[in-house]
Amino acid sequence: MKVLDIAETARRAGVPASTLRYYEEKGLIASIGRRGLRRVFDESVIERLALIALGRAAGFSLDEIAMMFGPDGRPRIDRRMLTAKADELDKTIRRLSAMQDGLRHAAACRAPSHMECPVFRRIVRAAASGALAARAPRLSKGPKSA
Amino acid sequence: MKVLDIAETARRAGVPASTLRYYEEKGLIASIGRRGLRRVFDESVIERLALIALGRAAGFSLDEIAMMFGPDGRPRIDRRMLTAKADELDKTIRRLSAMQDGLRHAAACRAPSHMECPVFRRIVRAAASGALAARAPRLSKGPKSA
DNA sequence: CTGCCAGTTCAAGCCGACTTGAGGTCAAGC
DNA sequence: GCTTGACCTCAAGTCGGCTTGAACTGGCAG
Repeated sequence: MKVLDIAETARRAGVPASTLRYYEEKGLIASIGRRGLRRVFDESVIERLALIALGRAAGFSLDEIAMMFGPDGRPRIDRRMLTAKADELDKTIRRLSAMQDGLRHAAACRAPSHMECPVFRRIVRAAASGALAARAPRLSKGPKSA
Repeated sequence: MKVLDIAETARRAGVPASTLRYYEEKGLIASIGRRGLRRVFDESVIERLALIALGRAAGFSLDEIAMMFGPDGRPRIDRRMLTAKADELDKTIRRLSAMQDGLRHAAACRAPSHMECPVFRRIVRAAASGALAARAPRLSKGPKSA
């Protein structure tokens, strides 16, 4: 049951210390105490942070992730929730695939201007109708691996 | 060359009038004049708004979209830009697909707790390593079709 | 002529996930 | 004992894409 200071925790989890303080404030993680002013974390916080990272990658908000831990602190992950998120991802993937096809066609298309390309015009119409509007992944900036 | 007031434009484009003012302020669209205080748009703004919606759906920022229109006002879409965005989408799709597989497995897994499931533990580790961290689609809320 | 109300401007607010900065504390090394 | 600097708190800022609210204008119906 090794204990970690915030710097070590940050290093091992690959997130800035400021993020750890923020997560603690939000109730996503907890320190096991203080040494003077300084937070002391149990090593198990690393796994917890990994779970949080996974949740984020799957597109869950921090609030949603917070609800996935029981008051006891152990993960209490609803399988239906996972399925629901998988279904949501499926929709997003289809949408992005459609966009991707459209973009590739437009990039390869020989029409003198894009608006003269029937395929391009078709996807423009689809976008205008809202069919391509997104709902999904508000994912963060980039790799945070230390 | 029909002219439209802002309400009609908003209705036909499926966006709120406030968005049209915002887009105008950003230089994404232009009104052809005023009738009193009131903006008057040319009908062609509808197609332009459709292009903007497409760009948004593809994951371009408003600033990026703005650069796709020449000073003359006609779309000047770089094919390499489209390809680049398609490649980016491809990466996102792969990432989301991996997540989706992981979620479905975790949902179906028979292990008593998720952390005892090898597959789940594997994707947790992947998330912790940053391998699943996103960079891509900060897309908006939902269908805006009027 | 007058009142209505859609339209206008400008500044400020919102959302989520953090980051940043100023100013304060305290454990450890010399 | 004193300095150092990692850590602390709390408030405010950031980013993008809009929305909202208050205060105002002016074309048109009656």
